[in-house]
This record gives sequence, C-alpha cells and structure tokens, in this order.
Amino acid sequence: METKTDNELVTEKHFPEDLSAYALTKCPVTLTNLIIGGKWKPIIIHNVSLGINRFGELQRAMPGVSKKMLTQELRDLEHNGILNRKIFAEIPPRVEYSLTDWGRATLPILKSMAMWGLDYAKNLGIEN
Amino acid sequence: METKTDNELVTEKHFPEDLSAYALTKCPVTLTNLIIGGKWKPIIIHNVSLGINRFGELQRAMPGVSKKMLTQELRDLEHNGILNRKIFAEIPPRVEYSLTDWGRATLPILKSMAMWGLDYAKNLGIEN
DNA sequence: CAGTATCCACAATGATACTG
DNA sequence: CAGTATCATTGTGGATACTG
Repeated sequence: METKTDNELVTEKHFPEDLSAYALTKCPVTLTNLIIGGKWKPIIIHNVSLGINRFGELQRAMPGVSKKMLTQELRDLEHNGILNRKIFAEIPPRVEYSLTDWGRATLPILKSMAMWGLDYAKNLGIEN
Repeated sequence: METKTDNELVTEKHFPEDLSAYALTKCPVTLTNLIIGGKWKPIIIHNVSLGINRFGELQRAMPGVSKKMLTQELRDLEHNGILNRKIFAEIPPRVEYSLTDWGRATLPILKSMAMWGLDYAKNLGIEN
C-alpha cells in the first residue's frame, strides 16, 4: 500500500470515508463521483480555484448552502486530498483553502461539465 | 405523456423534475450534475454507449443496483433527453435503450472523470 | 470568523411481492 | 422480460443554538 520513506511514518492514509460503491464496481467514474461529485463539491472547487478561499466568502458565494453542509464538504475535500486547509493563528480566526495538485487536476472535468451544462441550458431556454 | 385530467392540457416540455438547485445558482455544472450526476446515471450512460442496452443486461452489468433504482434512473435520463427508449411489441417484451445526441455529448465528461479516477485510484493503491 | 453539536423532517433507497 | 406497487429503513440535509 504505502510508505517508502523511512523518516515519514504514514499511519493514516487519507481515504475517503466510504469507498464501498467503488470497491463494488471498480468503476473509476464512480470513484470520481465519490470524491468530487454531489451538489456542492464541484462548486467549492470552482470557487476556490477563483481565489474565493475563506469560509465566509464561500458561504456567500454559494446561495443555499448551510454552514453544516459547507463544513462537511470542505472536510471531505480536505481529507481526500483535494483541498489544503491553512489555519492562521489570529483573532478573529482565519482559515484559507487552496487546491492541491489533485484538486487542480479536476478542473478540466468541471470545465467540460460546465460546457455541456451551458449548451443544455440554452437548449432548454433556461440559461438566464 | 400523461394527461391527468381530461380538461388539463399538458403542454410541458421535458424539463427535469427539479431544477431548483440550478434555478438558484445558475451554475451550469450544477445543471449537469442534476441531469447526469449521481451514483448510477453515469454508469448507465457508459454501459449504453458500449451497447449494453437492455434492462436485464444493464442490471447485470451494474452490481448493487436495484430494479427500482435502475427503472427510476432510466426514466430520468429518458425524460431529460439523454436516452431513447424503444419498445418492441413482442412476447416476451423487449426494450432497447440508446443514447441521444445529448447523451453522446456527455461521453467526453465521463472520459475525463474516468481518467482522473483511474489516476486517483492508482495513487491510493486501490485500482484493483 | 469559522466553525460544533443536536435534533429531526423527509427524501432516497432497499426489500419484497406482483404483473402484462 | 421489463417492469409496478407498497412498505420499511436509512440517510441527508435543514434549523437552531452554542463556542474558541
């Protein structure tokens, strides 16, 4: 499984909470869905890629999201290696999120989804 | 199409059941997620694109899916213009699904998701 | 500011039985 | 074969209150 470096002890790998759907099917698209799918994760990734990287900013940029969901999704993304979370020891507290390399590598997916969705919306006549 | 009452004229387009998440955000990625996202829809699309196009075949090709979910997801995809459903008047009954143009246009998305997922799985050491 | 914690409504899904 | 129908169960997410 993992560690090669002798000075770094890898006791816990950052596994997604539940990979059973992937374990069952071995479908890589299912895995991708588990990691960056759902209602909010793609939007978080997109916003962070734009530099919207603080909790409050994200909440304001995402109409309809609750604190609970935002926290939860941010934690998932962090634990699955998509986001970095940097805590500044200040008062008031400050936290900044940024994309990891894995996170940046998802941007082309979001891009192609956005293009398809835009076309589809135009076709439905609901793009605005 | 179903008319509920004889005095009610059904003029509705094939809108997704619930686009409220998109209506709220106007985010095209959200729209794409609503139409082809979730646990089963991408897998259905992929299988149909491979020529696995009958109900029973799909069920066998998708470990863990129930009849109910498969039916439901197939209907969603059909109503949203991703799949065609062709019924043959035979005994035993036969139904064949195929991709519409909109459905085929989602394949690049699935492709990029599959590539990312494959890399990610390899990185985790769980690709097999 | 950036979160936790708790309770709970209801949506999503599973199991099972039945059908043209 | 390709589904429906119904009930049971699980899970997801919202509201609210509280905290370092």
